[in-house]
Amino acid sequence: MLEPVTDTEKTDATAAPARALTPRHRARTQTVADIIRLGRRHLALHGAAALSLRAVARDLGVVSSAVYRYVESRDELLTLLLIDAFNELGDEVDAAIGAVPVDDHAGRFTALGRAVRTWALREPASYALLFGSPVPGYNAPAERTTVPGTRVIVALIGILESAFRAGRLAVADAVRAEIPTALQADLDTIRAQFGLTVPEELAARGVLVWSALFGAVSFEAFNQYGPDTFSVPAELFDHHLAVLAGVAGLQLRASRDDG
Amino acid sequence: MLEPVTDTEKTDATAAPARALTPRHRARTQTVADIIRLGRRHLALHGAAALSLRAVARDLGVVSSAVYRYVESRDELLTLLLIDAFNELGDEVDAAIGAVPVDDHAGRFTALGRAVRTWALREPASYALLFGSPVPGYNAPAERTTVPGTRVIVALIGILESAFRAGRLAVADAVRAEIPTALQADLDTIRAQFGLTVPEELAARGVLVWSALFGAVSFEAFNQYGPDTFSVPAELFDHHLAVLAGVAGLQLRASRDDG
DNA sequence: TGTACATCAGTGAACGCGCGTTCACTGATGTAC
DNA sequence: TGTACATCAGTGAACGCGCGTTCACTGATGTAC
Repeated sequence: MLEPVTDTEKTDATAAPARALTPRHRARTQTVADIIRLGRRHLALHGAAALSLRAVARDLGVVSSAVYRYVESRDELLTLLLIDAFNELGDEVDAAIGAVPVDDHAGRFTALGRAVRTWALREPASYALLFGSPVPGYNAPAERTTVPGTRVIVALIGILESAFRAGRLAVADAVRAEIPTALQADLDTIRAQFGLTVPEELAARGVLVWSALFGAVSFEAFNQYGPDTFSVPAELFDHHLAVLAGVAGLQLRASRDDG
Repeated sequence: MLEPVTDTEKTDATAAPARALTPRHRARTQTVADIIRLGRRHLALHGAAALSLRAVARDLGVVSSAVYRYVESRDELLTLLLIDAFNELGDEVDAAIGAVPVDDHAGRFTALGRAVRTWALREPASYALLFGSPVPGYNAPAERTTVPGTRVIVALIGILESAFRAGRLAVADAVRAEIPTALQADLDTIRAQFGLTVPEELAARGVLVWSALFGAVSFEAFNQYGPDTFSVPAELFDHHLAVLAGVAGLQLRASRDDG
């Protein structure tokens, strides 16, 4: 499925042949993995706009045209890197959430946020590819990137929805904001799409918390704070997460046990 | 001050000679302005990483080497564009704030947020240069970009501080979060630096609101929401702003008039 | 188990392209006397 | 007001570089009989 697609090939993930894999096939799989790995390294060193098939070929120890056996074009390589990065982030977020009890919704939210930040700071170039400036002239193919690209928000929605169903998600009336009609309709569409029972106000706040989380991570990953402003950025981030949990409507578990 | 700097030149903004400007001097000023304008156009069409002196020279109708009369290098051009964009954003934010009465702190906050969003959506490439992925291999010279680069946060701090002094900035005790020691020290440094009287908790929330605001704008400017998810994105954004005003501790003016 | 053919990985040369930057130069503009 | 010299804008050629992509090819691996 990672080869240049021809008419006679199946393109879905189930296309792997039933018979045992040949050495050649295994070598191909390995080479594709190497290309992605080297591509990510190149990304980290020179940025997405400078990502070059020739450079990857050099690192791979192969003539530049050979890479076309594995990757249709430069854009195809970008797509592979995009999907790979989305999935790595998604895996780490899922693992972090999974390590916290299901009923500790605030804890799961914190785990999600920290996992995003940790990954972003470890892989700033990949993070920039996913959440930074769009790469000029490149359009991600939605049919391949949408599922991996929505894993974090889907996980966040899952946490909030299950907190709501457990009666542990609520907004103080005093701070409730108006929701105009068009937004209301959009939120209803989303709620139907995901089978959500959270009311619109909470859904809207979920979107805010989502974008605010990535705003905080982006500011740190993209060096928007000066170099010396925050000596322990993790403390700032954790504070933000705590406030954002409240914004989302999550009731903290450790400090109070009513509810 | 925009020429390649030589040993004998002054480099500060006050270096303009007292005598009347010669036609040649006026032409030079005009050409520098044209270079910045064309550079921004190139930025919008092809992105920062692809910004090219040769392309600017072509648009200017001049041979590529001629541009070196005005700009020391490609990085210097990037710096000029960065400063120009920061100042345009800063001007528009200041104008938007200035159109709202000084004592309407929440209104000023909303005006600031909307101005940032409006500018970002109108100038997505410049926005990406300022707040998106770092340009690989380029380091902005802090001594020239810090002042224009901090205008928005300085404006935001001004609004929050004056709201606090007017007794209209407060956080409900129920949602107060802990502030660990290192963060506390950092916030105290900032407070001293800007002569702020707002307590640490509110200062920390100011930072959160700042990054959340840009997170919301970035999600929209960088197309993180799907193309059809929100039919009237401005409604979503305004809702976010309203919630964020509450997060910052601002009391709304329209709905309630208690002190 | 052996042979004939098909598939595939990788080579090396070539295409046309754009880039940043330097350099010696010409001719116009500005300045000092 | 006029002349001599200095400054400056812009030219055109050249440097060495990297890029994506195509193409005909060689030799190794896999498959059908």
